[in-house]
Amino acid sequence: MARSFLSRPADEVARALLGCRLCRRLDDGTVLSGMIVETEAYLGPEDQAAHSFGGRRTERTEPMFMRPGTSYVYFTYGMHYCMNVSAAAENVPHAVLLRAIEPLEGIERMLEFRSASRGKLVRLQDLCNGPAKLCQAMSIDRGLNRVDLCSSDVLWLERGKKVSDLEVGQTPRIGIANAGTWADRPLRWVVRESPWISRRFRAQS
DNA sequence: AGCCCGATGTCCT
DNA sequence: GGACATCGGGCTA
Repeated sequence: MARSFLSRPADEVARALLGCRLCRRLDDGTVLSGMIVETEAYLGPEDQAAHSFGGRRTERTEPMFMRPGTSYVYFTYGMHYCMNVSAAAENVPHAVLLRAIEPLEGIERMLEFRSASRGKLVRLQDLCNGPAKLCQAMSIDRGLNRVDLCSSDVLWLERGKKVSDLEVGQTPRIGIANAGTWADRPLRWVVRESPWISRRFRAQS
């Protein structure tokens, strides 16, 4: 994916990434991939829900300040990873959280990664329908933080199929109740009818 | 379908 | 010391 595609505000990039593919090459050469069907935009310094709110710049948040297309993988709740794509411009800490993908290639391996911890087969529907689930399925952890997704052959993005506005739904973001007025902003994008998103889309009243 | 809760490490006050 | 961009299991309906 060209860096120019990601060199836009995170809300534009979040919408544009629907239909694109997230790809991963394992050490043994196996390729895993999935189509992005759910994203959230985090709009940098002004966004109370963003790790970079107020321009907070630390070791952890640094990837969001790096050039567009840099991966930001963070560890949360003591056991999970979540993956973002930095957007906008260098030194402008926007990011797009990848919340769900439709598994395409390497599904057997994804099932192994997801099932390994519990010794119980994970349902296909539950393979990648959440930000930490897709990281576990794709074997994405802190070792893949700060990767340049525009040039890496280990983790990268590809332009995929066009998703029309009619197929797209927007809702508030998940799990950020403590973000003041920003909690209500519709900064989550989903492919409405996709069975692969983390929670069923419901039109807002 | 919901609600509750425990697991568990890291970041920031 | 509290919060956390989560998940899965267990419960009540």
